[in-house]
This record gives sequence, C-alpha cells and structure tokens, in this order.
Amino acid sequence: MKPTAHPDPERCRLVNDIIALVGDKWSVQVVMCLGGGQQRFTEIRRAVEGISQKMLTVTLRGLERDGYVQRTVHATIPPRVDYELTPLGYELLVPLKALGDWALTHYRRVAAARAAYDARALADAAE
Amino acid sequence: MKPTAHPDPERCRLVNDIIALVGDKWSVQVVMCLGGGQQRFTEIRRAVEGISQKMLTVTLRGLERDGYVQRTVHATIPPRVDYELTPLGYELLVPLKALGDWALTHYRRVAAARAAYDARALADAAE
DNA sequence: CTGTATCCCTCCTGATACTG
DNA sequence: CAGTATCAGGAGGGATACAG
Repeated sequence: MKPTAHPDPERCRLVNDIIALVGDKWSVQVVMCLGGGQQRFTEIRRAVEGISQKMLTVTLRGLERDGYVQRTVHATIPPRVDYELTPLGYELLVPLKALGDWALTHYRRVAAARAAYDARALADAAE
Repeated sequence: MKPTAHPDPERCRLVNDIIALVGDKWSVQVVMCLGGGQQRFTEIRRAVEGISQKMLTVTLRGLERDGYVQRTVHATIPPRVDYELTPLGYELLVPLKALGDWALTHYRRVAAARAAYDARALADAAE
C-alpha cells in the first residue's frame, strides 16, 4: 500500500471525535462485551475485568448519550437495569471488530518492534 | 446485525492494547497525516492543527516505538528529519480508514443522539 | 529546524462510603 | 442491585525556555 490523498482537516476532526469516544480505556471493551447481547450492570462489571463501578457508570452514560447503548430500567425491588446495543451500536461493532482482528493478527509485530526499540534505547543509554 | 460470540478476556486485552495506542488524542491524526506520504517534523506540525511541539514529539516517538513510523535523520545544517509510515503503519491505515469512513457516514446520527440526550437531561433537570 | 527540559494545571481514574 | 458523592493520586497535555 502506498500514499493516497492528502489529509482533510475537516475529516480529521470528525474521525477524531468518534475515535475519542471510542478510544478511551473502557468504551471499546464495554461495546464488545455488549456485542454478546443484552446484559445487566453487574454482568458487564464482571465481564470487563478491572473496571470500577464508577467508571462503568460513566462509560455507559457516555455510550448511551451517543446513541450506541439502550438503557432499560425495570421498576422492581431490587432494581434491575438492562443495557443493550442499539442498531447504531451494532453497526459500530463492525469497524471495531475489524480493528480488533487487525490487532490480533499483528500484535506480535508491534510487540517485536517495541522490544527492538527498547533494546536499542537501552544500548544507546549504556554507551 | 445480532449478538455474536461471548467476549474473550484475552482478546479484549490485546485489542485494548492496540486501541490504547491508537486511541490517544493525536496518534490517529498523525498516522492519517503520514498516510499522505513522507513528511518532515514541521510539515506534520502544520497539518495536525492544534498539536504542540512537545506532543508531536511524544506521539511520533510512540508510533516509532511500536513500528508504525520510520524516522530518518539527515545530518545537515539545519537538521532535517523525515517521518514515514512503515509497511506495518500502512497496514494499520486500512482498518483505521474503515473506522474513519464509518465516522463520516454516521456522525450525524451520533450528533442527533447527543442532542436528544442533552435535551432530555435538560428537561429532566427543569422539572 | 528539531528537538529536550521544566513547570504547572486539568482531568481522568480508583477507592471508599452512602442512598433508594 | 444499581447507582451517587466525595476525595486524593497520577497521568496527560500545554506553555515556555533552552540546546545541538
């Protein structure tokens, strides 16, 4: 693959806006988790290892605000809240999975590049 | 599109590792900028609007470490440094562009969802 | 021109405690 | 169960000054 068109500033901004939403520590993991179907708050919390209660709430609110996630409250005792991807959420899953597949295919090359870079940096520092 | 397989923790971690690299404020913009071909430090700085000198340096170092970008120093006066995507970088550009195209296609729906959510939040607060 | 070094401040994040 | 409230620590990121 070789160089293509020159970057468009407007395009950059829009892309970055979506990426920013998607690029934080938890959003992608939550969306992928919900790709498995409707789940409750605690189920997601268990599935996404390491996420705190606060951050799960914040993340879900953000995804709901952007229309990726549908939140359904059942007025029962104890309360029950279901989260599910909207049609938009499922559509987002497609390019997200593409990126995920790419990561799974190439992460070894990234790891190798990192190791090589760090080794070189270490050697330079030792001179 | 409907629910698929259950999320795999290991897969989540690997994907998140790549996304984290890609998901910061500047990396994607720089990679897309370099998709236009080899460029000098100052050229990138001008193309990526709003980036500071410090953050461009930090971002380029990160991309170089992960093997996405090749850095070439010319020992001239004044110094000249060229940056170019590696083959791995160009490959990353593919799923990145897919996500970018998705963003361009659907950002209106995201904006609409945000507006609706904010309007509703405002109405709820006013009651 | 292409960086490095420093200061500083904001925001993200986790931990903890409390509510309906 | 599903949150909200509060606080503190640390990383991210900008401004500035300086160096090769």
